[in-house]
Parts: sequence; structure tokens; C-alpha cells
Amino acid sequence: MKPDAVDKIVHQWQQEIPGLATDAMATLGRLKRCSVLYQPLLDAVFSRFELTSWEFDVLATLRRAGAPYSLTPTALFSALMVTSGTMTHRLKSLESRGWIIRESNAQDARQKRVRLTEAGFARIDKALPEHIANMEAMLQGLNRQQRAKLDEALTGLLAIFEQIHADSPGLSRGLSDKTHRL
Amino acid sequence: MKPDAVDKIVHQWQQEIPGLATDAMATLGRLKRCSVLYQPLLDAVFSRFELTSWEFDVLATLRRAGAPYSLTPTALFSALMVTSGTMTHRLKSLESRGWIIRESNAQDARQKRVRLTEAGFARIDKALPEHIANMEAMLQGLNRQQRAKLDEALTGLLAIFEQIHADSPGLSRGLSDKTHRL
DNA sequence: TTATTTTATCTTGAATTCAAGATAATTTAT
DNA sequence: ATAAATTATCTTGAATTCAAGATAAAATAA
Repeated sequence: MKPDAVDKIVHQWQQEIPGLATDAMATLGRLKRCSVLYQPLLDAVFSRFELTSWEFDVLATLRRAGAPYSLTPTALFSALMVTSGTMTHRLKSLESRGWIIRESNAQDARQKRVRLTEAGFARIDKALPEHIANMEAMLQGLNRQQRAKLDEALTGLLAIFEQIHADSPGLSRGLSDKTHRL
Repeated sequence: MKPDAVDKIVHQWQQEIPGLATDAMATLGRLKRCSVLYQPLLDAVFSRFELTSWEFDVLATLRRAGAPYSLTPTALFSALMVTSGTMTHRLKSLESRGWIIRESNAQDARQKRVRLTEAGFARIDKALPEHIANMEAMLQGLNRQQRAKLDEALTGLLAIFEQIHADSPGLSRGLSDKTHRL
């Protein structure tokens, strides 16, 4: 196989510092590089629906929550792993676009409820099939067994990171919001 | 195994839209989630050396290039997958911190050369062993075979993304810089 | 009841990034 | 030799994000 970008980095390090423990660096470097290269491929589809990636994420989170397609800001920023301040900005923008509305909660006046509008629902349901197709297309280069192994490996890795996060939530962004300690 | 965050998302989608093709979404969702949870774990170590993640990345790229630890801004922003403008900001900041200097190139006056200072070299060489140890520790939860499978799977995925990028560089950020078409 | 603590959201200011375009040097074409 | 195209870097302005803290409501304690 042709050396990839990470192979070249590892080779450089070995030249400079022979014997350096580069195995973990290589694997996690590939993880990082995959996610950097992958994001614009998603954006290419979202932009066809005049959506950004984060707009899609918020709408999709509300959509899959099921009727009445309504969540609190806290539920949203927790699910999306961003801070509360980020979510405030996002909701303001999405509301101005007419895709969500923010309603007061009679039971608990501290809470707002964020609800998908009909326009928001229509938008996400139009974009979703193409988003799904896009992701499926990306993995077309892998056969069934390779895909299974990839998912299995990432499942194991995610379990590690979720465990670390459960043990020390302060190490994770977003969820470390002052008042949101899981 | 206990369901992870992605299992829950997939389950929600299946409830709302039975039969939706969620396999690729699940795998790539795990990829994304891993990289989001992973970054703050790196930052925790970098911060002990008064470094941010991107500062480490620039210094490390220069360090592993070997003596005289000098690269052009274009080589740096290409390697780090950011735009030229981003690199200008980074270099300005790193220069003010005394970790790099920018020199003119007599051969080609368009080029500058970015060179690691002694202070920059010392800083990266002090942080590197702990960064390596940190990454190794993250993967301690996997046995030798699991680590091999993870790396193999990510290598295959990265090959896909590098191929897509090679075919249509416009889909990748940073490298789509006007004058930098690989 | 009143005070304290906790919970939920929002505001502010700084940092980082990108896209687009400006500037200037070099190379290529005519 | 001159013009045009290319290359390399930097500048600007807008978007996004976070950390810290402000605000206000609800729950708990005294």
C-alpha cells in the first residue's frame, strides 16, 4: 500500500528521534485526519439545502426526538457537545430563519422549549435522505467485512473516550458547562 | 455491551423513520464523536506546557522536518490542513512568543522561511514525550490485536478520504487555498 | 418564611478560523 | 522585451466557538 500522510509523519519522527513510540500517534493521527477530511464532504451536501453542518445537526436532533419535535436548550447542547452559549447563538439564528421557535415552559419558567417548525421539519426531511446517501457513498470503497471491522474498532475506541469522559467530565468541552455536570 | 451515544441516536432514527439506512451514519458518527471527545484529552497535556493544540502542531511539524527546522508557510498550512490566512495568524502569534522566526529567502523573495528558535525547539522537545505518553495511555484499554485492527480500519478509511481529496481538492478546506492546488 | 443553593438559559468578549481578495515576486508565453 | 499567468504570502471581515459570568427561577435548608 502507498504510504498515507500519517506514514510520512511517522517516518519523519523516526528519522529525527529513532525509537520514538509512534504507534498511538499514528492511529490517533489517522482518526484526526479522517475527521478533518470528512467534514467538508458532509458540508457539500448540506449546502445544497442551504444548511450548514451545525444547522443540520440541531434540526436533526429535534427531528429524531419525535413528535412534538421539542427539546430544551440544555438537552440540545448536551447532545451536540457544545457549550450553552454556542447553543444560544445557534437557536437565535435558526429562529430567525424560521426553522425553530422558542416557547416558554409553564411548568418551569427557567426552561424554554425549542420546537421544530413545519418549515424546519420539511427542510430536515428533505436533506436527510441525501445526507444518508452521501455517507453511504463514502463507505462504498469498503466491503461488508471491512465496514463491520471499522465500526467495531470505532465502537471500542468510543467506549474508551466515553468512559474517560464519564470519569472526568471536566476534560470534555461543552459538557463542562458550569451547570451541566453529567 | 452497553449502548453508546450513537446507538441511542440510531435507535431514535429507527423509531421515527423505520428502515432508515443508519449503518454509515453510525460508523461516521462514532468517528466524529471520537474526535470531539479526544481533542480535550490532548489539550490537557499541552496546557501543562503553556501550549495550545495548534501551537503544538506547528512546532511539531517544524521539529520533525529535521535540521535546520525550517519550512515555508505554504508547506506548513498544507501539512496542517488549514488556510494560508490561518497560518499567517498562527505564525505571527508564535513569533511574538519567541518560538519561531520568519526569515526572507534570498532565492525567491516571495517565500519566507519559518524556523524554529532554540526556545521553540526546547519547548516542543519537552512536551513531546508527555504527548506521546498521553496518546499511548488512551489506547491502553485496547489489547495489541484490537489496536492493530483499529489502526488497520482507520488506515483504510483515511485512504478513502485521501483519494476523494486527490480527485476533488475543492472539497477539502485549507488545501483549497486559491493558489495551492495539489 | 427567609436564605441559600442549584438549575437553566443567556450575554459578553476574546480567540480561532475561513473565504475572498490584495500585494508582490517569479515564471511563462508572445 | 513585454505581457500575462502563476505562485507565495498576507490582510480584512464575517462566522463560529468557548470561558466566564450575569440573570432569573426553582428547590432545599434553616
